[in-house]
Amino acid sequence: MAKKLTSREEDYSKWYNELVMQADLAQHSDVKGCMVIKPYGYAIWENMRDVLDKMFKDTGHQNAYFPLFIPKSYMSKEAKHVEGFAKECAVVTHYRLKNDENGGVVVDPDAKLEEELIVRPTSETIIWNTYRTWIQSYRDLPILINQWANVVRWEMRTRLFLRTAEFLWQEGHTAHATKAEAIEESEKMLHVYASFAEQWMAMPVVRGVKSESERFAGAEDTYCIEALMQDGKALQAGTSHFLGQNFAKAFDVKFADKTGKMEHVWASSWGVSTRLMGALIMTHSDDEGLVLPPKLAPIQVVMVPIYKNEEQLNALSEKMDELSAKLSDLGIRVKVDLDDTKKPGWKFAEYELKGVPVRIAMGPRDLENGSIEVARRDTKEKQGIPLEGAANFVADLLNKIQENLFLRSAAFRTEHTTEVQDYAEFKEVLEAKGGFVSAHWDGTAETEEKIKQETKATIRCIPLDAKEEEGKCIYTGAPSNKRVLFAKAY
RNA sequence: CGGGGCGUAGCGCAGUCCGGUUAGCGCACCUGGUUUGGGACCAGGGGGUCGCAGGUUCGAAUCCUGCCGCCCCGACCA
Repeated sequence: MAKKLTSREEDYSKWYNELVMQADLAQHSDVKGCMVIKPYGYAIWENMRDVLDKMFKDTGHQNAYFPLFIPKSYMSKEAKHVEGFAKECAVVTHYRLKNDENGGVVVDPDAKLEEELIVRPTSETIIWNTYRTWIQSYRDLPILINQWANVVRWEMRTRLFLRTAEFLWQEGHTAHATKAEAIEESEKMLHVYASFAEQWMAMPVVRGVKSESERFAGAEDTYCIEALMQDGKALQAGTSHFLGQNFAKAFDVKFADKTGKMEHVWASSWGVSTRLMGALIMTHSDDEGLVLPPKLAPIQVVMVPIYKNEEQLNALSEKMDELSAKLSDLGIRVKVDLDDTKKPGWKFAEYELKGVPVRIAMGPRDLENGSIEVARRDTKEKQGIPLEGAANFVADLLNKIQENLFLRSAAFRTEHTTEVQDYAEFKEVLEAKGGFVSAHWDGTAETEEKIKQETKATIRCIPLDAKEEEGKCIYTGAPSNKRVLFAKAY
């Protein structure tokens, strides 16, 4: 019986949900809005995490860990911050249960907390409250810290990986002596995210800055990377914030500069989450299942034997182990699937569903000819090649697949990025084609809001590389000097 | 919070309108055998508080009342 996915064309949203569950990446948990990340999904996340962690360390950051719980009062110290997060905070009010007469448990009313604790939706407040005790002098700066953690945002509507009530992420929190340095840091990390997305996830992104209304609660500027999904909707894949002195002022974090003058510290924060999993899935996958870029695939090459009897299996197994060892020596993650309870056809379909980039099949014919069959997941092409030299061929093929996935999604994005001159055209493109729509905007939140109300499209970002260009706002006709990117977004 | 849908075996579902033997099907699972170049086949087998609580009835998965939970679409958001 074939597991058949709903096609993307038929129902993109359904396709995504089925894919996540059938490829064994995650499932809904018993708790509303929360997911269980299954081993195969978690393995992909671990790969992402490891690469990012190294990139952070290579740029001078260290890991640390701060509490899950934040005293309620901290949340209100930065006005915009509380406004942004208050509506989605989980609150801990008690610290103990007790048995009730029916054999169950109830919250012990005597165990009420003096001050409620917020389950962190992000850690700026608790971290800045801590930084106060770390920083006295310019000599204590900069502080370049990253934390891997889970956070909770009580979203009304959730989707596996894209928006869950609890999610895994990393959050960098840095403290600097000067404004320029803090800005430089937030821009630097944006570029770290962008190169991760492009070089590892094979996902092209637009680097930009958010408009005021899309800005992080408490930031002076929010930089972001925006990716385009196959259904023409944009996905914010990572953000990096220049926080100015907002949190330093809210938590009274000052340092003595070289002249002995006390000054508030400048800050940045930046994060990516398990949402990147959603981005990865939606960027490359097809109606047959997941398509993973080789650099992040838990299994890069799978080998499937085809045999009629035990002698054949033994002979194949020997050859496959040899090839497997050669591939491992080249640093390739390879699996030899000798499971006798599943037929080759089943395995082919299964590994396609799971997005394994390269499949090698080897049967009696190959034993005779000294050959193997190599199939690539991205194009579904199959070819026979000599066993001799196969390891290098496969290593090379993995690179080609990685490159092809990037080029393919880059071409899709180019195809789905449209410059428009007026509002009629804007609406038409949005409706008929979707994708990024590049248009002039008068720079006001009112216009942005009206366009959002009328079309559901928001300003994804003002691209960092937007060229100076005289134009008129598509909505109000007011002068504008650069184009911004609009899209319907996740 | 508005609209829709669903809750029956590990998963996916039928049965509910119109109450009536022992609650059924597909996949998965177990045993044996034949198979293996694109999701094999045959035979046998195990597995159920029908979401929860009340009620009506000789009898409830099915009717009534209340509750709970989840999913999808929208508003909100990374």
